[in-house]
Formats: sequence, structure tokens, C-alpha cells
Amino acid sequence: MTPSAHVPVALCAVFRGPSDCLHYRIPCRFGGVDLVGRRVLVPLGNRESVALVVDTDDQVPEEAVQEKLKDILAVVDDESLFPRDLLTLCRWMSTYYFHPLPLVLETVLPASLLSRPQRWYRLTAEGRAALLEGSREEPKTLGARILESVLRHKEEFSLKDLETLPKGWKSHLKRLESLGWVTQDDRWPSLEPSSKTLKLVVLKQDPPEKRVSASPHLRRFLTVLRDSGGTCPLGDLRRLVPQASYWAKKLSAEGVIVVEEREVLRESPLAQDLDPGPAYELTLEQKAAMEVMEGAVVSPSFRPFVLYGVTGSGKTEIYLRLVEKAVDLGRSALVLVPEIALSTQLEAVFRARFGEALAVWHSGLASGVRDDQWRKMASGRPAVILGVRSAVLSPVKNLGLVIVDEEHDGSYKQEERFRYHARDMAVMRARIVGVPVILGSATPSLQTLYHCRTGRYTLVTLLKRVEDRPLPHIEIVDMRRHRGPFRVLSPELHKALHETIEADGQAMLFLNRRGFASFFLCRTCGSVLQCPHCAVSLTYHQSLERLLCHYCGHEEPIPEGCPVCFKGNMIPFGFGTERVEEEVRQQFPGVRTLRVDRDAMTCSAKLVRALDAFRCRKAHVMVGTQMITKGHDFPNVTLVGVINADTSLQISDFRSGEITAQLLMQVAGRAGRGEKPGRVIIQTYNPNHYVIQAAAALDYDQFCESELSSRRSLQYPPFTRMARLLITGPQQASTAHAAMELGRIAREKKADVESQGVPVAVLGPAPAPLQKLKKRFRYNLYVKAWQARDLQIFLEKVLEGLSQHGAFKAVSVAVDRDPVSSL
DNA sequence: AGCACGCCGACT
DNA sequence: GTCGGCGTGCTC
Repeated sequence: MTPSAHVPVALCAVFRGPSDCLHYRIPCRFGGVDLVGRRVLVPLGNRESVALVVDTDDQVPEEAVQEKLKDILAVVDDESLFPRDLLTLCRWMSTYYFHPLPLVLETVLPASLLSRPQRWYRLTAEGRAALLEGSREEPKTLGARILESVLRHKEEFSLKDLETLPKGWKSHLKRLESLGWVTQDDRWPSLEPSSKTLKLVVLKQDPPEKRVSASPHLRRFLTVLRDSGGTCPLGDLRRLVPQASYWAKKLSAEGVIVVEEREVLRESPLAQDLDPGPAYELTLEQKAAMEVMEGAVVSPSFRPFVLYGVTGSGKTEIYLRLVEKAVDLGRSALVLVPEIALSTQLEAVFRARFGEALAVWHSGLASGVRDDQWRKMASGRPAVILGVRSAVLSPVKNLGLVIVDEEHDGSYKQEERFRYHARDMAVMRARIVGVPVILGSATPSLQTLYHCRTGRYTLVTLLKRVEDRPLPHIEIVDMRRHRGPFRVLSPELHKALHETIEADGQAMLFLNRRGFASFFLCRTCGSVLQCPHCAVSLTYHQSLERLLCHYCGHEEPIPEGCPVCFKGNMIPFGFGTERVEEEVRQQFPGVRTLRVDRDAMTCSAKLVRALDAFRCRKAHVMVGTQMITKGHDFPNVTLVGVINADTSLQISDFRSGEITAQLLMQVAGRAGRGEKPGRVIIQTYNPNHYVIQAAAALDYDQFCESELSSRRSLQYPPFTRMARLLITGPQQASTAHAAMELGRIAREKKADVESQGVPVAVLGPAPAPLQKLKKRFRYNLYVKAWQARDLQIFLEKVLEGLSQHGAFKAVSVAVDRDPVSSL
């Protein structure tokens, strides 16, 4: 057949299929409808797969492809699953992050929408007769025998039921099929919303007063019902009124009430009621900030704003009012928060303000809840989405405003598989839709501040704390002067803790290291216990009495003696949060402590409870990691101690200074949020380091000034654009070889592109700081360019044809664009 | 990701 | 001699 240009063709991303999108013909019966964003069933090889139509007027590149075009078999959805802007964003991300579009879409869509129709099998009449005949010879393999037994006893079954069978059933099933003893048919997994029904009690008439006064439970039942406006979920009544079920039954039989069943979407389990709090007057500064940003919300246009406000300057109230504005105008708002900050006061505040319209989106959501949230948003009524990183990929329709709170936070960057930056994607999404985006922080990233200077972003500042609370007093303790037990709590910090507790205040101690001791060392041979899967030492956890790898989760018991020399004793070295807590307990008997880190806080509910307990002053001292630094407001905290300010400075990365400065400023911001003034003690071995000095002066601007100028002279981001190529493989030698080879290729292509006037740089390869992780060896190769598009061109050239290259057989190359971590 | 094809060890 | 192990390679 001659290839015809008139055949309509769809570009499809096949789920659980090849990493490139494939073309399929659109049969006439599907003509005239827009298939983009809908799922279709397509033939792939000898099977049928589910795919998402990504484009319909796509040009088929080669004639060779035209000849093998197959037809779309069926259209699955009645309408697009995606708001158009989200699909556009996905395609853009696929290109920018060098991540295959089908894989991007697989991470965006809930799992329930990815699955194929299931194949069901049943015995035919002929087959039943044959299998029940006694004289038939038993099949040889165990799998086949069990299969026959299943066939005899079960009416019908899917492939899933067979997965656990021992080998041999697959081929036997085929044989039975060819004999005509077994038939199969395909069924779609149920696509109905897996919602539950809510029983709603509606008051129809008032029962006679005499009866009501006779029963206190009935009286309460009616009071609650009336208080909630005559309509109340039965579940709520049950919780508040004894014997509610009995009365509901009785009253509905009498016609006093009606119980309606209504389908509801499951909610996030974190939903909780809270009163909206007193509406308060905005400060002059806040009003001015509102005025700058309001316009872009009212008549939407793409405008990036940076809300640079010191901790406690009231950024949240501005978010709330702008979101309110967008919702009032019938549009939706997307609010991104860092990982840890969810399930905190911010959620409560949003819940109180927006109630039903709020959808919470976080990684801990059960899959069913996530499916429902997806449907809720795709259905398109105006909503406020409050969520972590992945919420930037939520199918919110009719977006009117995007907010990224604490935009400098590292948790916006996904550090595995699909390494995207949610803050950058939030800006991109806002740009695609044409709406304003607000990046808020007390310590904006240098990249963001740089965009303000170049005029791409509009800077809005809040310099004053609400109610003019004073900034905390910062003290630096030179730890080089302290030995022995004072290495954990210096005499200065000890004294401050003592004074704080005496004065009935609360203290927070921060250390970004979990566990009791950082490593276990043999006194005789000096061996340090390492993780068998990663190139890191194991951390000693006293509470578990075990050694843990913080990177892969490996754990093992404490060895009796040294497993290397069999002579020495192992002793713990270095310290983490567990040890800090123990020191406090020992040095301050009777003082109540609370430890907040990943080990103590196994679920978000526990974290919420712990933070509430601390807020209610159930503990004097809270010891914790990153977790305690974000977004919490503890009015009674007057002392903040940074146990070791150097941990994040030691990271071998050009961003370590920026990260440390932000961390210290944020931690300091936790002190003195109430009426009492705050005090901050920073313990460090580098008291003269410019980052520590800047933090002590609470002068973030000054820090950024000097950091930016050094970044400029070193040609680092934000003045250049970087990408990291992470080479990993199961063998040391072949991975190292592939890394070298990639370096060679990159330098070869560098010459190519530079001859066309595209200046780029190649750095490395070098073993990654984490040389081995989860049984894989790791190497880094950095490339950089002065323009994003130049970097794109260069990366495309370098990666082109790598899969065919022999050195990359068992070795994979991951692209980490705009890397945040060098590990 | 599946599922083919294809080339080497333990069984009839 | 077969059955079946899982190593590469393609799927519009």
C-alpha cells in the first residue's frame, strides 16, 4: 500500500511499554473526536496495551514507520484525563529532564488508570468433560497439575490468580486453549470511582415536644442535627450522640427525618476541623504586597513574584487572601509546601478557610484516596490544592494561581528516577496556563533572587515581623575549645538550657543527624563497620540496639567483637539526635524531652501529635532533625540550639554555603515567635566561616551578595546552567569504564558544538561522593553551559546513541538537570 | 515493560 | 535428543 498523507495518526505513550512514543492510525469510527489526553487500547507486538494519546496531528517521520502503522483498537475514556496545560507540561518535562514521556505520564497518573484489561479464563463444556474423565493421563509438571485442579474447581479466574503457581502452568494453559478446552475473555478493571457512600440525615419535621423531653439522647440527636443546619452525616451523629443509629432508624420510620445516601469521595485522613481564627487587619507592608500581586490574580497573566519575608512576617495570610481571590473568581489555586510542612498548622489554616474546597495532596496518601483526589480535580470544580512536590503534577483544572511556599526547600527536588524540580515546574505550569506564581521564602534561593535581579521575577519584600517582634539574639560557640562530653552540649549551651528551663521557657535543639553514633569503630584495627550495599558507615541506633544504613535501610545487630580482626572491641563514635537527647536527660534530670526525627516519627499522625504535645508544653526540650525546622510556630520557644552548624557545610558541593545559611536562618527563626524574645546558640568548629558569620548577623542579603559574586567568578549557577550525568552499574570496573567513556564522548561533542558557537564545559568524571549505593557503583560527570538551550543541545548530542554503545550495556546513565545534590 | 528469539546445561 | 534457563532486542 502506498503511504497516504491523509491517514490520521495519533502519537501514543504506551504504558509499561517502550520508552519512545509510538504512532497509531485512527480508524474512521473514531474520527471527528479529539482523542488527545484520552486512553486508548493499542496493539503492541502480539499483545494489547493501554496508551495515552499525546498528539493527533503528529507528523509520521519515516516511510518505514508508515508501513508498520497499526490501528487504535478502542478508546477507553469519554473525555481527556488531563487538563491540556498538564499534558503540555509533561511533554516539556520529558524533553527538559530527558525522561521518557510514557514514564513521565506513568508517574503522573494514578496506578489504577494504567492497568490493562485483565484476561479471564474459564473451562469449556468440552474441557470440563475431558478433565473429569478419570482415565486421562496426569500432566507432568506440578504447575500443570495444579492448573488443572484450579480449572476443575473454579468457575473462572484471571491471570493474577495463577501468578503464584509453580512453573509449567503457562505452556499447559496454552495447550488447553489450543485444544479448545479453555476460553478467555478480556475485561477492564472497574473504572468506577471507588467512592464510598455517605449516609446523610435530613430533618423533615419536628417531633412532638413531649417525646423529645422524655429522652435525653433524642434531644441531643435533634440538637446536633439542628445545629448543623438540619442536615448531618450519620457518622457524625453516631460519634456525638449515644444510640444515634437507633434514633435514626426510628425517626426515619416516623417520617421525622430522611436518611439519604450520597456518594462521596474519600478525603485525606488528615482532614481536621479548626476554627479559622480571628480575621486580622493586614499590616501596611502586607497591604502593599497584596496590591502588587492582586492584579495578576484578578486578570490572570503569567507573572512570577517572589515574596521575600522574614520568618513571622505573615506570608501565610497573604497566600490565603490571594487564594481566596482566585477561588472567588471561580478559579483554582495550587499551593505547594515542603514535604515535612504538610500535616501542620498550615494545613489546618487552609482547611479552616476553604473547608470542602481544599484537596490535600501528599505522598502518604493511600492509592484509593489519591484516585479520588484525581477524579475530584479532573471533574473541574474550583478547588484549592495544598500539596507537596508531586502536587505540581495534579490534574487541577482552570488554574488561576500557583504558590510555592518555602521555595528554597530541597524537598521540591525529586532525587530519584525522574529528577524534576517542583518549584521550577510550578513556574513552568503557571507560564503555560498564563497565571501568576508566587515563590515565598524567608531565605529565597540564590537562583530565585538572581531572577529578581535580572528582572524576570518581581521581588516583593516583607521586612517586619507582625506585631514588630524583635529578631532573636544569636551567639556563636567555638567548639574547638571544647573536649569530651562538652562536644555535644557546650558549657554555653548547657547554661542557656538551664536558664531557659528555669524561666519556664522551651528549647529546641537541632542536629541534622539521626541515631546515637555516626559509626562503629574497632579499637584495635580501626575498622569502621560499613553497609554491605552502600559505601557508607553504619549508624548506631541505641533505641533499636541495631546498626542502620541511612541510605538503603539495611540493618544488622551490634557485633560482639570486631568482625574484621576478631580481637578488638567496637566502640561508637560521633553523635546524632539520640545521643543529644540522652545528654540532655543526663545533665538535666527531670526535664522532659521529646525527640523528633524519622526514627521516632514513623507516621505523620505521630509527628502531628508530637508537635502538638510540644506546643502544649508537655516537654521542655525538643531535639530533632530538619523536621523541626519547618513551618512550625511554637510561641513559647525562647532558645534554639544548633548542635553542629558544620554538618551541611562539609558537603562537597558549591551549594553547601547557601544550604547552610538557609538552614541556620530558618532554625533561628524558630526562636522568639511569641511575646518573649528569642535566643539562638550556634555551635561550630568554623566560627569565622563567612556563612556562620552571616547567619550570626541574621543578614541574609549580605550573604547572598557575597555568595552571588563568588558564584559569578567561579561560573557556577545561577550564572550558568548545570546538569549531572550519573553513571551507575553493578560492577565497579565496567561502571568506571563507562564513566570514562562518557567523559570522552562528552569532550568529543563539546568540540562539535563549540565549533557551532555553543560554549559548554565538561567536568569529570569522578566517583560520586556516595561511591556505592544499593549495590550499584556511582560516578558523576558534570556538564555546564551559559544558556539552558545550549545545555539542551549539548546533552542531546552526548546522550544520542548511548544505548547502542557497548560500554553502556549493564550501565545506566541518569540525567540530573539543575542538580541540587551531588551525592 | 513484556515477550519474542536464541543459544547452552539437566533431564527423558 | 528435548525442555527450559535467562541474555539481547524490538515493539508504531
